[in-house]
Amino acid sequence: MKIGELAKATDTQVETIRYYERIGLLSAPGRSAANYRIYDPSHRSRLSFIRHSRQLGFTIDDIRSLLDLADHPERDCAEADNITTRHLRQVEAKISHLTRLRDELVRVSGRCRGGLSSDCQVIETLADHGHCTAKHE
Amino acid sequence: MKIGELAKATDTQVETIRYYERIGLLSAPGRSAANYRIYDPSHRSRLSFIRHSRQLGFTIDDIRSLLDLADHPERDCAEADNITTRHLRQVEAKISHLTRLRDELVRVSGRCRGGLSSDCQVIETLADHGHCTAKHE
DNA sequence: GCTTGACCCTGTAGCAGCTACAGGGTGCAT
DNA sequence: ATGCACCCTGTAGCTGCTACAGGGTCAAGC
Repeated sequence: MKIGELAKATDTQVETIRYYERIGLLSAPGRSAANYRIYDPSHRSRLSFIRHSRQLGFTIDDIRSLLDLADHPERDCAEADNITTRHLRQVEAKISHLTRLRDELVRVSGRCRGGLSSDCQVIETLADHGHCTAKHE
Repeated sequence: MKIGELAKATDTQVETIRYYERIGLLSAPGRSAANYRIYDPSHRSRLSFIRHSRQLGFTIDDIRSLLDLADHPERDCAEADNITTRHLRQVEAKISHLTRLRDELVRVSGRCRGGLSSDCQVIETLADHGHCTAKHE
């Protein structure tokens, strides 16, 4: 299949596929006489794997390791679990950070009573960190 | 004060301060005879405002608008509230996205029973989107 | 008076993960 | 023959910094 078909089949942008090839995540396929990339089903499943992993938020580097494991069936599966668990911890950390952020934003935006920006409590709060309940970084 | 002192006072990196000046977020201060940047208290409070807003996750563009409002006390405060509310919605969307991600990751990593990567359910799941409970983008 | 070290300067390149051109070639239908 | 959709390469841009390289300045200590 040509790159556009692969793109449609995997819900990926054409440019993204070429990008994955450039960084060595997806192996270079054969070429047609007109120098068009021609992909086979193995490319398709590999790209699906990559896209799925990206949707789950894995980094490109993580995906490299995961693909490597998938290519070596004799290796220990624990490695895959390590990557997943580490990633899960990071996602959880992000959630808790954003939750604190959200609480602070609710507090800040609740202060707006309309009127002139000279009296704006939102702007006031941003100017003076002392108005905050919690520390946030 | 010199840039290093301002950096310490506002818990900002020196390079970040120069970056803010370069992108026009922080106005260029005067210079000493040796061409050193010399800041006054107004720069300090402006930078505090910026840093505080960044900690709350506002984009540089949002901060530009917020600073603009702070500079024009006769303008309507509603604009500041709009920016804050919009940002709050985005944070909430991010939280719910990450929460769905987390649930899926818990499900995926729970499948690992150790053993060879050829039997790895983690890798299996990544390869086949059909294993997922929910759709995730 | 000379060196050492901490600070300051400019300018540029890098990070992640794409995305968006510009400027060109190919293939098929009308 | 011409139009259009697709393909190619190469490079620059996005966000918000961060990290150099390669140089100047200044005060303290010997």
